[in-house]
Amino acid sequence: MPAPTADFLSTVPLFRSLGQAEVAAFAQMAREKSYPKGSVILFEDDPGDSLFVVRDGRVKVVLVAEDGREVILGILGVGEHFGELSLIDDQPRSAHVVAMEESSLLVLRREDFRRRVEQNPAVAWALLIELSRRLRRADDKIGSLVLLDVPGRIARMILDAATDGGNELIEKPLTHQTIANVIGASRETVSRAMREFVEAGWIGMERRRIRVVDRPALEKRAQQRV
Amino acid sequence: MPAPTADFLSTVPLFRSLGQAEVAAFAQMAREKSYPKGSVILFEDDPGDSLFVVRDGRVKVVLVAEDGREVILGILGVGEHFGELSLIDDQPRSAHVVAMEESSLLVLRREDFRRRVEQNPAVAWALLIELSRRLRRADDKIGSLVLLDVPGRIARMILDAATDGGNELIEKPLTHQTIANVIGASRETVSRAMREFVEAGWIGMERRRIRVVDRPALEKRAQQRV
DNA sequence: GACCCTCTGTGACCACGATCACGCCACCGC
DNA sequence: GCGGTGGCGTGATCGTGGTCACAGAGGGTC
Repeated sequence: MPAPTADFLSTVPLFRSLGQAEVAAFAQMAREKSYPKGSVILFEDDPGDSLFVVRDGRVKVVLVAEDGREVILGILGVGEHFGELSLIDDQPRSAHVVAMEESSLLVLRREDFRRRVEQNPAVAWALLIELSRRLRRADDKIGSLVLLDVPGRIARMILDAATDGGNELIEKPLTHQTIANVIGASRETVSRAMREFVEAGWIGMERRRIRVVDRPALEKRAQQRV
Repeated sequence: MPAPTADFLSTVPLFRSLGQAEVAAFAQMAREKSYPKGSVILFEDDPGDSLFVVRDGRVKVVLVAEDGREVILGILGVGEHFGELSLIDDQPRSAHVVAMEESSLLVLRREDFRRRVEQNPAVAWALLIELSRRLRRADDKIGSLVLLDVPGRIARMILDAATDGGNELIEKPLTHQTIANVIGASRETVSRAMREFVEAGWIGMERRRIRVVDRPALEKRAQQRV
């Protein structure tokens, strides 16, 4: 019977393609750490030498301006990971990461990780696929920011989050402020736009969770772009 | 004496870490193709099965909206490459690529490329580093779009382009329209903002090329962000 | 030289969305 | 019960920057 950490790791896409023994080796190297809600897990510009896997909770990757405004580059849930960029290119961390809830993370140190990657090309390939996915998303986001108005960006974000889970209900609650920081808008504008969506019957709200009701309408609204 | 194509490839970062023989193998597989100015090299959503290396000229990677507005995700010059995402994850192309000048490209087909990558982890590692670099840039761009005003984004873009070459003069000419499409603004606004920069003595224009005169001033202007 | 085509400068106008300033509700702990 | 806190709804105002509409400048070709 494998250790629970190994069990968990084998459900993570990055490690899924690996054999039992290999996963066990990673599990052995990992240390678990927990972070209270709101705590900063890592700071932009710090040198970085570890990779984190979210075991429990939720974290946000953010850029912060001098005046305090912030952009959320990503929200990562259970099974997602961050920090691999610094492991790969030895550059400082590119953003802050903050716990949105009480969270528990698995930490892998650079040398351990690199050694294993070099021995096992399957991990390198999985990493390439993961980075490709992120790059596509990032480019997509750039496109949205430039080509879409705020309601369009919200529609797109909702569809995005809804297809992540495959379902019509977005399980994780999101505040308007959070949505605003993700799409680059103000809290008030998000508030107004979402009310319109609800009134139009495109979405429904159930205790801070969004339910997609009229997917085609949302898709149309999000498709200023070809 | 190696073939000219191999000579060229060994100057490209992606292949730089490889031995002579290995580079020669890649050179052998590559086919050269040329594209007139303005021609579309590949279309978004097409299935993709090749990697391109710019041998001569310049291309732009663009997203296009229904109404014709476009965002330039990147401008690639000699030695830069594109199209690897589709090779890695088998997904359709994520953007259009258009020749900005008469350009000549080396084309590598998926199967050839993959086979070599699997045999040679150095290429995989170089690819990881390259994708990391792009991801950092993309996130940076998202930050600029949300946190900076138009002049700030222009300042940042100028600094970016200037450090690419390491120099103070940006060798390649850029039209205001192009800059506008890169930073997500209108041609007119770019025109006005750049005039201000010139009048403030921060930059100089020499036949459509930008010279950085007062780098600290530009950096300050580009640093709404911490 | 005349013509064209692309790029740039500039004014006028207008709208999307940020900001400010509230009041309200829900939920929590005491 | 009561206060505190965090999130939400909504009006009013204002500014950045987009759009429209030109005129002018610079290079290319005949």
